[in-house]
This record gives sequence, structure tokens and C-alpha cells, in this order.
Amino acid sequence: MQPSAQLEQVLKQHGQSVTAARQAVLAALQGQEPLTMGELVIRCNDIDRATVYRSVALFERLSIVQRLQAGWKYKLELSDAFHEHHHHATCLHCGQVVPLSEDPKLEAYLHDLAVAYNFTLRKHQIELSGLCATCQPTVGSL
Amino acid sequence: MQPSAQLEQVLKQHGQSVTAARQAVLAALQGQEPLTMGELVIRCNDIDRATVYRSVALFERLSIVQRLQAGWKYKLELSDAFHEHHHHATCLHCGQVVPLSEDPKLEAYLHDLAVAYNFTLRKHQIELSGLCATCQPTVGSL
DNA sequence: CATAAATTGCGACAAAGTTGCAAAAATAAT
DNA sequence: ATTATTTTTGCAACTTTGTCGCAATTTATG
Repeated sequence: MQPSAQLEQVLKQHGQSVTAARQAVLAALQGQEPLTMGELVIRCNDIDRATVYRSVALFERLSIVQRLQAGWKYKLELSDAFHEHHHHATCLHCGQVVPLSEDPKLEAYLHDLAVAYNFTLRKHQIELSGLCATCQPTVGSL
Repeated sequence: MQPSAQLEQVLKQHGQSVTAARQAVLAALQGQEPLTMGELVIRCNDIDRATVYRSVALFERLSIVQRLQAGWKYKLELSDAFHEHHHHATCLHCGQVVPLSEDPKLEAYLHDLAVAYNFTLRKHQIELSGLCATCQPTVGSL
């Protein structure tokens, strides 16, 4: 299904209106790289900042979008129902975020971990950080 | 070793001064729960906000402190050299952060993953989120 | 204890995020 | 379709969070 059609479906399911602003915010998030809030606001440049914030808040409540810690700043990306589920490796030097492909063994493991702690798991994130192949020669010590 | 003595050691190793402000920031972070920046500033109430920020920035550079995504906000806690290494489960309802005990198998797995992606791994985080045992009965759907 | 170097607090500022409310757009009803 | 109702948007004001330069203070050096 097209992401835009899927958005429409999710919004209607929850009694929320399908609006141009929300479609634009989704479209801006469809690129490969996760975005900071600031970057997202810039890419939605016809839409008021407050509206972008409200859309993101709604999208988070509806699990359309997730927030991840990339180095110092947090970034936003479409969540598992819209993208393939995956994790991230962030380069501490250049800030690039590399998506890691999913591994069922790891997923199963985390599931069991949650059970052991009596937690109803809704979502999870793994964030690796270090130096990417490109930056390794450049940086002596961080 | 006492955390305060360890702080002194790390600071001197990197040619940084040992100051009252930095000791106070460390002390405030020594509780069990990770803190938001705002909470930390409040607990260091004799110390100027700017100084708290500068101390945290320094502590992050020296890997004394790490930042984790807990629900919507980020929180700060002492990093592995000061606490036992561990991961977190955050309750989406009450916001409580439960520390998860370390598992060598998981750690080894993540290490291999980084190698596969040609990444020099400096640190990593696993964040589970869901409902804690206490909140599960309270909340129908989130 | 004196000197040099680094850190702190202050105030002013920039950036990020929130809120109330009237206008506009989306949904529901006729 | 057109109108009525509900929701969302943009705007502007505002709060919170985070940053920066600089003089005063504290820390380290000899």
C-alpha cells in the first residue's frame, strides 16, 4: 500500500481528519534519512511550525512516527508500519545514520527480555554509535 | 572506587579542572533514576544553568554521562564506567525507567553487528518501551 | 603565596516547543 | 450540492531550553 493511502486509513481509523498539512509532513518524512525537528520544519516550508509540531505529536500517538536518539539530537522517522522495521548506527563524527537490517533472532531475544521484566512491549530501539567506515581514518580519538 | 574519586581521575587525565560545580553535577546524577536536563538543573540549584549545561557537555565528551531517549524526552545518566552497564525499559504510561541487567550474549551480538557494518563501536543503547506491570491494568489502549 | 590558565555566573540572546483564538478547511448532514 | 458542525490551521504571543561573550572567581602551576 502507498504510504499516503496508509496514512489516510490510519487517520480515519482514529477519527482524525485527513489534511494537506498532515500529508505534507508524511511526505517530508518519506526520505531515507531520519530528520531532526528543525529539518522537518524546513522541508514543510508552507506549513506553520506549530502545525508541524502538532502533526508529529499526533503521528507519535498513532505510532506513525518514532523518535530516535542519534548522537546528541533526536531525529524522526516513519515507524515500522510505514518503513521496514530496523535499527540504527549513528556516526559520532559525521552524524550520518545508517539503517541496520532486521534480525529475527535479535527481535525474539528482546521480546523475551521484556517478558522477563513483566513488561508489555510496545516498541523498542537499538542505537549503535561509533565511527563509520568513512570517518574512521579522519578521527584520531573522539 | 568512589564515583567522586573516579571523576577526579578522569578529569585530570584529560587536563580538566576538578571544580565544585562538576562534583555537584556528578552527585546529582548519582541517584538511581535517569534525569531530564530540567530536573538536573533543579537539583543543582546553587549552580548556574549555563554551568550545568557546560558540565554535562563535558561529561558527554569524556563519556562520564550518556543521554537516553525515554519516551518523548531525553534523560541523562552516568555511563557504564560509573554505573554498571545496562539497558532500559520505559513505561509509556507512568514514565518510569526500569534498568535491565546486562547480558553478555546480547552485548557480543551487538558487537558483531557493528563489525558487519564496518563500524567502530563506541557505545550502544537498547530502549524498550511499553507498559510496566503496575500500569498494565490501568490502561486499556494507548 | 603569586601567577597563569581555566571555569563560573551573569545577562543577553537564539532556538525549540507550546497555547489561545479567530479564520479556514474537512467531515457530516440535509 | 449546499449548509451546518467539527476539526484543524495559521498567527502571534509566550515559555522553556540551550548558547555565548565577558568580567569576576576559582583552580592549577611553580
